[in-house]
Parts: sequence; C-alpha cells; structure tokens
Amino acid sequence: MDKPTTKDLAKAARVSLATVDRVLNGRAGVRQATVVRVHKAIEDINFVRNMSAANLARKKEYQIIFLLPDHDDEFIDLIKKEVAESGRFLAHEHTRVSIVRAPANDPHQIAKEIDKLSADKVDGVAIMAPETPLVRDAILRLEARNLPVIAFVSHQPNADGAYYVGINNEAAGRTVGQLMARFTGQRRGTVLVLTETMQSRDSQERRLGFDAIMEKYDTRLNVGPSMETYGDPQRSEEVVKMALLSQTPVVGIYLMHHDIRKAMQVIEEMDMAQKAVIIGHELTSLTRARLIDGAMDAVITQDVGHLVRSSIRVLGSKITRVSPVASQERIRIEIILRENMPEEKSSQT
Amino acid sequence: MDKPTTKDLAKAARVSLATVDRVLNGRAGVRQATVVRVHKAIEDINFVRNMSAANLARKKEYQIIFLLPDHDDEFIDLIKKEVAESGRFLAHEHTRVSIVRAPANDPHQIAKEIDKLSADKVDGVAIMAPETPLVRDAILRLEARNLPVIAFVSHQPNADGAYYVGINNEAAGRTVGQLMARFTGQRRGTVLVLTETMQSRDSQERRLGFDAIMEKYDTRLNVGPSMETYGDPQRSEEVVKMALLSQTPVVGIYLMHHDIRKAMQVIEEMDMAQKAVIIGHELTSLTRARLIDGAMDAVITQDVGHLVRSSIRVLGSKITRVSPVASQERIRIEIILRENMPEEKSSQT
DNA sequence: TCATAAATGACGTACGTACCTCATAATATC
DNA sequence: GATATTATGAGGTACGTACGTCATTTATGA
Repeated sequence: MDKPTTKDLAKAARVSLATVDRVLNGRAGVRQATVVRVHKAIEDINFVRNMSAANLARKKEYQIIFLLPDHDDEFIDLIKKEVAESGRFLAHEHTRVSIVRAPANDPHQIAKEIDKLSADKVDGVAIMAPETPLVRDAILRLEARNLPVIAFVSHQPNADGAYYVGINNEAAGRTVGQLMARFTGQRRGTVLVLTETMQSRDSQERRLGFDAIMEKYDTRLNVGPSMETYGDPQRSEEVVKMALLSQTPVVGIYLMHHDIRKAMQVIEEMDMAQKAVIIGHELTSLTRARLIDGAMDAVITQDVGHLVRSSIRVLGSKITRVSPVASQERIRIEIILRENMPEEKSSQT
Repeated sequence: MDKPTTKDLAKAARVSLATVDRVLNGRAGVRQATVVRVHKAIEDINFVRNMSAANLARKKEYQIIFLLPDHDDEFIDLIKKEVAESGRFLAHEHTRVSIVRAPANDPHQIAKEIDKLSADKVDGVAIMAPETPLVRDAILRLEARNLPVIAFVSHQPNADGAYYVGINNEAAGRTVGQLMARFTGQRRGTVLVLTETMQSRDSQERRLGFDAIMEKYDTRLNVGPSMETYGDPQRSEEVVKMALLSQTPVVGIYLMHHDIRKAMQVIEEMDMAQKAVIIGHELTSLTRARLIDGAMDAVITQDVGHLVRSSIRVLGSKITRVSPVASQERIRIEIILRENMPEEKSSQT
C-alpha cells in the first residue's frame, strides 16, 4: 500500500526490473506490447517514480541557461538576482543555472548565441528575446535537437513547443485600462501612452488590451498614440516634453515599458506626477520609490522570483518528462499600490 | 569542486563518517569541541546535506496536519482542494498531508483537537483558528513538545514560535481603503463595512487598515460602524437591509469576511450592486462570478495554492531544520479586478 | 596507574532508481 | 529446422545519507 516502487511495477507488469527500466527511460529493445503492458501497470498501481532517487542515481547535473538581454535596467537586474538566488537554492537539486546575454535588438546575435548553446552540454534554455523570424528559427533548431526551451517574459507564439512563462500582456493592458478609467474618476482629458518600441509584441498586446477598455470611456478620455523612445534618453526627454506640453489636459500616463527612468524624470520635472494618474509596469526599486512618494499610482507586475522558479520547474519537468503542477505555474498579473506593496527583498551575499 | 558530500565533510573536519553523522543528526556521544570542529568544516567547505538522499535513506514519511474550521464555505473548500492537490504532488517527497476539522467558534474543541494531535505521530501542524487564550496555550504545548507549528491564514501573534503564513491584514485593509477611495471617484456618501464578527483579530486588523486610509477622505466618505452577521443568514439579511435603507446614499460596501453569499444576495436584491463600489476578500467561484457580472468591483485575495504550499515548505524546513527560501514564502496581497482575474483552476479527479 | 566511561572509527545494510554486462528465452529469417 | 536477431531476465554497482553494531582509541577519576 505504500508508494509502489519499480519492483512493484515489475511485479505488476510481470516483467523484470530491467525491462521496467528500459520502458521508463525510453531505452530500446522492448516490444511494443510489453511497453503497453508496463504502462498499463503504471496506471493500475498508480506508480510514480521517485525523482529524488532517480536524480540521485543519475548523478546528473542539469544545466539550465537563461538567455537575457545584455542591457542592465532594473528589471533585468531583478531577474539576474532571482536567477542567482534560485541557483543557490537548486544547487542541491542537481540543477545548475547560468545566464547568457545577448543584445536585445540584434536578432542575428541572439540567434548566434542560441545556436552556440545547443553545442554545449545544456539541458534546458529559457529565452527572453523579442520575437523575430531569426530568433524563432533558432528556437526551432533547438527543439529539433530535443533541447527543451521556454519563452521567458517575452512570448514566442510562433515557436511551437516553446512554453511561455510570463503574463498575458493583453490582459495586463486591459487591467491598466480599467485602473486608468477608475483612477481618473470623472476627469476629462488626454491619456498618454509611452513605450520603448511598438515593434515588440509585448507592447502591441498591452496596447491592444488597454485600448479595448479605454474605448468604453472615449467620451471622457482621449487616448493618444503610442509614443516611442527607442531606449534613447535624449529622445525620451523630447518626446515626453512635447507630449505633455502640446496635449490638452493630461489626466493619465501609461508607461508601457518597464524602463521608465528618463520618462519619470521628465514627468516629475514638469510637475505632472500629481496631476495625472501614472501607471507603469514591473516593481523595481525605482517604481517602489515612485509608489511611495505618490508619483506613480499603480504598478502592474509579475513576481520575478516566481517567474524564474516557474521557468526552472517547467524546464525541469520537460527534461525529465514529468508533468508539472500546472496551477503553480500560472503567472499572475499583479496590481501593486502603495498599500499592498511587498517588502523589498533583502539582498543577500 | 562538486557538491561536497558527508565524506568530504568528514575529511575536512578530520573525523570519521560516523562522527559526522552523529553531529548532523544530533546524536549523543560527541565532544563539544568536535561538534564545533564539524560545524566549522561545514562552513568551510559549504556543505549542505542532500535532503533527497537523506529522506530516501530515512524512508521517513512526514505527516503534516492542517487544522481547519469545520464549516464549509467556499474559501475553506478552496483550501481543502489545494491541500488535496499538494498531497498528491508531495506523495513522492515523503510528505503526507491531511486535514483535521474543528468548530471555529469553540476554542475548547480546537484546543482539544490540537492536544489530540500531539499524541499521534505527527511531524508538523498548520493551524487556522481564531486567536484565543485556549488555542494559544494549546499551540504552546505543541511547541513544548518540539512539534513545529505554523499559524495558517489567521495570525497567532501570542504563540511565539508559530510562524505566520498569510497576508498582513492591516495592509489588506489599507489596500481596500485606497481602492474604495479611488473607485468611488468624487462621489459623496456612506461606506458600509460588513463582517462576520469583530471578535476575530483578522477583522480588527483589516478594519484598522481600512480606517487609516478612509480618514483621509472623511470630508467625502462617511464610514459606518462594522456590522456583524455572526455567520447567521437571517441576521445577515436584516442587518444589510437595514443599513442599505437607513443610511444616506451608500457609495461603497466593504465585505470584510470571505463568506459573503447572503450579503451579496441581499445587495443584489436591493439593486445596490451597480450603485455602490463593492469590495470583498478571497477569490472564490462566487466572487469570480460577481467580478465578471460587475456586481463586485474588486477582490483582495491571497493565492490559496501558494498559501498551502508555502505552509508545507515552511513546516518541512522546520522539521528538517533547514532554512527556507524566505522570499518565496512571502504571501502577497493580490488585487483582482475583472481584467486580471486568473483562470479558474480546472478541478482534477 | 589502572579500571572505567566516553568518544570515535570502521564497516555493513538500506532507501529507490539508473545503468551496465552477460546470459537466456522468444521470435524472425532463410 | 538451424541460425540470426531481438526481447527479456538476472545480477551487480553506484548515488548520498541514515542508522546500526562492534572494535578501538582517548579522556576521566580515584
């Protein structure tokens, strides 16, 4: 009645331990009929292999790679920190995680890094990169080599097998829309939308969701076009200044991209923070400070620690072909106000 | 350079494997000086014992108990479901979880159940019960027997060792207050506060936080006293009806307790749902439906799955004396609107 | 200094699985 | 039906730790 072991399985399937092993680990030399018999026995006695013991026996170190953009904004820093922490935590679970960087805006380079990986002894890859044909193809090449891949934070809808770990950006946009509508109360005016680039699928999806809600309020709120900064501080400043000056009363600003340093700086210089409802993405020390001092009104975020751990778990279960606990892997769209802001993680050495 | 094992530890401490074992497992017969030497070696070589292997060798089944209220509202159902699911998941990690029920309003009975537990072969207990002297003492008795205990969902601030797994209710109240203030826009009127009983510490804390925010808006919003239903449908109906009729325009309703079936029913019958901002706690199928149909405006919740798994992890690490990943254990105060509502978990057989 | 107790070492078995080798049984091929 | 091929069985060792027994060393005390 205790947990059935491989011995029990062997008995139940009326085969030897060796055959059970062959079936469980997909080794050759077993008749199809026997494979079926073993699988039936697995069902019958409700056998689940003890992965602790299996990993112990394998003595295998799983090598997991996070491929991240090579610029260092606060969000990426957070990810790096969480990856490092998870690494320490997982050291004793035969899993090693490391980070590889590639320029976010250079698909060639990203694809090159991805191709380089497959050569190494890597067991799973989490890729955070904008969706482009080059990257998609590189991912498909990885999958062709049976290397588990997941899309991390940035969805890769055209790379079939790549499970996506991240939030639904369209729903995130809708959430911001709803908050924007509610928080602006009865006020009339313009809502600005600012992002790094609309090339990115994430931005497109967020905008889509945002507009879906805002259009219900179009008698009161006038939503401007997406203004792009291209990650350039200089341009950021100009764009934001221009928008703030030229538009009719600005009652809301949606900062669609997580890197908002420059934008917030200009907004505060122009004393707009108190006048408009400002909502952005990702909880970093910068957005924390802005929530506390009231410059920002809400932040939509995803739990980066959860994101990283979930990725590792999903990759792990892909590697060992065990079905994960789906519910645990759902990444929630979190709404953070000053009042429900979680404490900042004490950084560890 | 690979993970150091007990053998490496023995070598580093210049003792035998047997002595390492004695130290690691707190067995007698080791001089203090030697214990210190081994601990120093642990630091030096950064040894962490492989719990998978350890548990495998122990062949020990950890028995974890969740002590829950014995009435079945939707929130409790959710917890039961998550405990069951975690149970399946943990079956192969030598951990067995089970549920014990006790009447929430009968401290004697609760204490009795707690005392009963300690006799059995239980390794850890998660207790969800209102804080009372009787319960607190029973918890302290458990701790005196070295049985790890955590306070689950309901804080037990006076039972020292009992780690609390749940949200900060005062912050949750503040969050509701902020949302209430924002969502009511410029409107003036009364805000009703409804709960089961103000005896419970959770309600007191939520109210405290709520008031802290609402008082900033006292020129516009008039917050009523806490109305108690005592879990009685009849009384619920009367209280809510009376309040809705007698008060000046009701612009907001804070449902402070998670069991809101009756209250929402009355509110909808009286056609108040659309007129007032309604905010409640815990995401259940009932509150989901109300968010979708617009009857409720926001729900403050804690991820029940996370709650349960976190409890199990914390208990597990208390049992095996390993420090947990603190950051993973922080329970967030989640704000759920219609737009960011996670999909309902598909129930499994 | 010797008897005695306490501390330590040496070694074996077990946990559940992986993986290897070799022998034997069942089946397919001509 | 003999032979080649494929399927299966039998058995061992290993992973890192727990735990038991027994022998041996070291410290303690009178």
